[in-house]
Amino acid sequence: MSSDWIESAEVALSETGHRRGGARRALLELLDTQRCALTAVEVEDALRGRERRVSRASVYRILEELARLGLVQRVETGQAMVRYERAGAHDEHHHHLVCDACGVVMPFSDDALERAISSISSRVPLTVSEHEIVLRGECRDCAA
Amino acid sequence: MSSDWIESAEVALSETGHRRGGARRALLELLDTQRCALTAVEVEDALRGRERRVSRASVYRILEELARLGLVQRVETGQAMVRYERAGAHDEHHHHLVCDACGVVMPFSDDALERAISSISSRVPLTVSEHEIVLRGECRDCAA
DNA sequence: TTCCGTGCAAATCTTTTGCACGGTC
DNA sequence: GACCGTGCAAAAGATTTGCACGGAA
Repeated sequence: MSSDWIESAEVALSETGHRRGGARRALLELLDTQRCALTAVEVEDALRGRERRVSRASVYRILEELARLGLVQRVETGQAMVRYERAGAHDEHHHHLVCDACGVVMPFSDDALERAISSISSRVPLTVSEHEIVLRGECRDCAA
Repeated sequence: MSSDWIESAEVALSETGHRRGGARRALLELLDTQRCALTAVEVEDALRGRERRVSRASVYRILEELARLGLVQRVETGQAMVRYERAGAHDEHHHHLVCDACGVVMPFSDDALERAISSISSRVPLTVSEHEIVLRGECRDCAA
């Protein structure tokens, strides 16, 4: 059983001339279950234990291609590694909180923030296709 | 003649037990003149031609220390390299527009956006110390 | 049969670290 | 004189690329 997201990803892939492949399918199934962004290494580790081993090179290649097609979103959390997460429906759109102390990454979303971004997007000298927001600080566990 | 920023940086450095050094001074003078964020390599290149050659290792070490002291801000523009810029007074606070096609980075600022961020910061399970916002898209030159 | 998707290993690029020297305090 | 700041070279870590094979179309 594949979710709507996996299905639409398969359609988008086939429409852009891609053949099917086991590694990419495994990535789609993994990403579909994740709440928040993973690094390439985390993806590799998760797949090793879970569904099917996938080489790191393929993880990077597949994530890059999915990002190019807009199926996953790159997230830069200032931790020296790029993270990737499923690009979901509008109601799943979110941004990230990062704890500088322990590195934990949490999602958040805010309508007023999105309205401000949307308003700005129409006024800058750039055709804005995406935006990324990261708040950094110390999480409750680390502050305790 | 050193600007207010350079002067306050020197004070902060001396208060935290640092001695003076030619490389760091050259970086401060360079960063003070920049409008927007530079990568370590751009800093190195700018210094090579301009004031004084500084080794790349020192560029990284100095930028990292200045960032730790809050004198410069790290900026992640999704271009595989971290950028750094002078952390200025409140009225200089800004964020970044990045063109995915040519890589150009431009600053922008918006009060409504800052208010939204500030409001969010008080409601999330994190003591927020900084935030970073990047809008990506295609700049006018590339769209033309 | 053709060509893409994938694994493996090597390469590349950014950033960090070890060590020695010279300058600051 | 003690110790930090810096350059140089090597190391480390993340990501990309070259190449060959096996599977999808």
